[in-house]
Amino acid sequence: MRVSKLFGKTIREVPADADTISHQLLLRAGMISQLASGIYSYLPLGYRVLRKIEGIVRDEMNRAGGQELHMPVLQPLELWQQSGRAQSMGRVLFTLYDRREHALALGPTHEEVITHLASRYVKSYRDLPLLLYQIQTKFRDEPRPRGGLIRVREFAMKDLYSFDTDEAGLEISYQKMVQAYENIYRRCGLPVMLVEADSGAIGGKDSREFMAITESGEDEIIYCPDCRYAANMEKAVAVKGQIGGSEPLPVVEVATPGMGTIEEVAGYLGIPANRTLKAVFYVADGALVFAVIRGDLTINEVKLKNQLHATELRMATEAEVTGAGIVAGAASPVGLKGFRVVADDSVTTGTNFVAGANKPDTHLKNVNYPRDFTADIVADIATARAGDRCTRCGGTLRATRGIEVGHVFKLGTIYSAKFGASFIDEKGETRPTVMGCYGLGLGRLMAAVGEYNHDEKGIVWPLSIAPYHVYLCPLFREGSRVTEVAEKLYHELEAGGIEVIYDDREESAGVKFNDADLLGIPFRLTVSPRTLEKEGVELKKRTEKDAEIVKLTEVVTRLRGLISA
RNA sequence: CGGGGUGUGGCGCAGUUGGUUUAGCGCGCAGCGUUUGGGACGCUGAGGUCGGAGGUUCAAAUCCUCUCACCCCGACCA
Repeated sequence: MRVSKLFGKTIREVPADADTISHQLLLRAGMISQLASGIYSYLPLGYRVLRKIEGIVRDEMNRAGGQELHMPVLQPLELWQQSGRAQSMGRVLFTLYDRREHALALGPTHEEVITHLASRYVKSYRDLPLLLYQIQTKFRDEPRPRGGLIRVREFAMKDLYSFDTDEAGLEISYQKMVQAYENIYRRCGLPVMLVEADSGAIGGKDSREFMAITESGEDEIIYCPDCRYAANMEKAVAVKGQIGGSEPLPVVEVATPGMGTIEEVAGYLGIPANRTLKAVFYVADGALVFAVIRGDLTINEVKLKNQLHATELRMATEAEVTGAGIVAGAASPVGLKGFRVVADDSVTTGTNFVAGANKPDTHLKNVNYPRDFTADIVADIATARAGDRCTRCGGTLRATRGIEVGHVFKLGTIYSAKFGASFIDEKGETRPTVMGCYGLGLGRLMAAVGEYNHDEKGIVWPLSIAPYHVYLCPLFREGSRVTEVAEKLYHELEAGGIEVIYDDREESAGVKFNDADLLGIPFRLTVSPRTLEKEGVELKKRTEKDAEIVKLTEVVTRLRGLISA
């Protein structure tokens, strides 16, 4: 490819709208172009990177035994109503109407379609196990697209679905996918952390995410450096400890004038926050819910939502709280009636807490569970924090941020049961297939590589996914043989199977070098009068500062060696 | 959806406080010439409904109202 003919231009200045590194660099390199919020074009260079990633993904899926197919983007909305996700996905689902006023959805994922498909063709245990996948465009009307390619509304995703006869089979398929994913990230030069993830209210047993660790990541991860426990913040657990071992004392009312928050009450009474109980109000699917947790902890809304099996959860408004007869600032689980109470298990592992009295400026001392109050649900609904103890080994947990670049998920029979995807086993019994699903966003992976692998000059693409292997850079000089030699070399390199981008522009050295760096091409070849004195070209790696002179006659062989290594 | 911010040639910005003359600057783009090892220089030139609609006024990029788009922070996901 000649730079003079390449569609897309590099730009010097950072576009004002981009503040994520990968976004800035991809834009500057002329690899992507935004059309609307969360909707991008891939220009030729960017598309080459995307397709190389796609190639690696396809290769690993095939190696793992996957069969590639292609499902429709356009899907009857009924299918989504049948699974119940028309509701639970909410407005993320793009919907439209055909000329007969028939509702259709643009596929955000394909569990419904694939299960429907499997129900037609899988009939016997002899048809299983089965790994089916596709690489295809998904549509999700995200509430907030962000970070360039990191979170978009239209994107290429590889989604694989596994079908097995039983849990043991699913485990094998699942492990195959975990292994395949690890291969993919390694081949793309991206280190990842496999973390436990929330599987949502819909169920499913085991859900893990592959996280690329970077500051610009959207997710917070809690991990233990000692035992390698790692989990998404929304799922992470930590030791809460036993508070107070004393015998329960009788409840006493105390005046707490003007004290509303936990800090104020604890400070006023001269006790630590972990000797108090905190009450928080939520509205879950329209119903008021009362959540209680030890004062020093905070509620994890994802955990709470799962405990309630709610599809929508939000904090209650002040009006809703007072309307229910609750005194804000002195809310109490004691004597509470009329709504569901969810208590964090921390309230059961302590005695003589201070809680609200549900009277203005008044709190209760020596509140004990279950003597003074009970809950409909007692479970872990607390947020784990860095510095907490690990529940597995007692080590100290740490926090970091990451980009979710893949998700593997044991679905079980949720979909197969709903869509009648069953088979007849060896004994002649009909059973639903046991499913798993495995998603990987291609553009997101591309962005994550950029976040991880760049310097002040540009993204440093690993050879495996770089748009071209070699940047051929003649330094123009009238009357010299630079151009002649470069043209010849260009053809020789191409003939030798090397992907080369040839900067045939009459630009100054600085411009060309900076563009070579910005595009992140792994090898740069410079041809100039200086190198021709030695009948050679200069070879420089993008990752290294120093260069070497290679004889003209040896360049192609040398590069082939480097590229196949 | 809540909170914050920005819309002025392809890109980055100034001009808006305090109304009015041909709306500027840098980069990029086109032409000519001089240059050529880390973003060269000179001259010439093209390119703008000032996001949109309505209003106030002798006069609006600038003031008022409405609206749209995009970005960032939060609740969701590959």
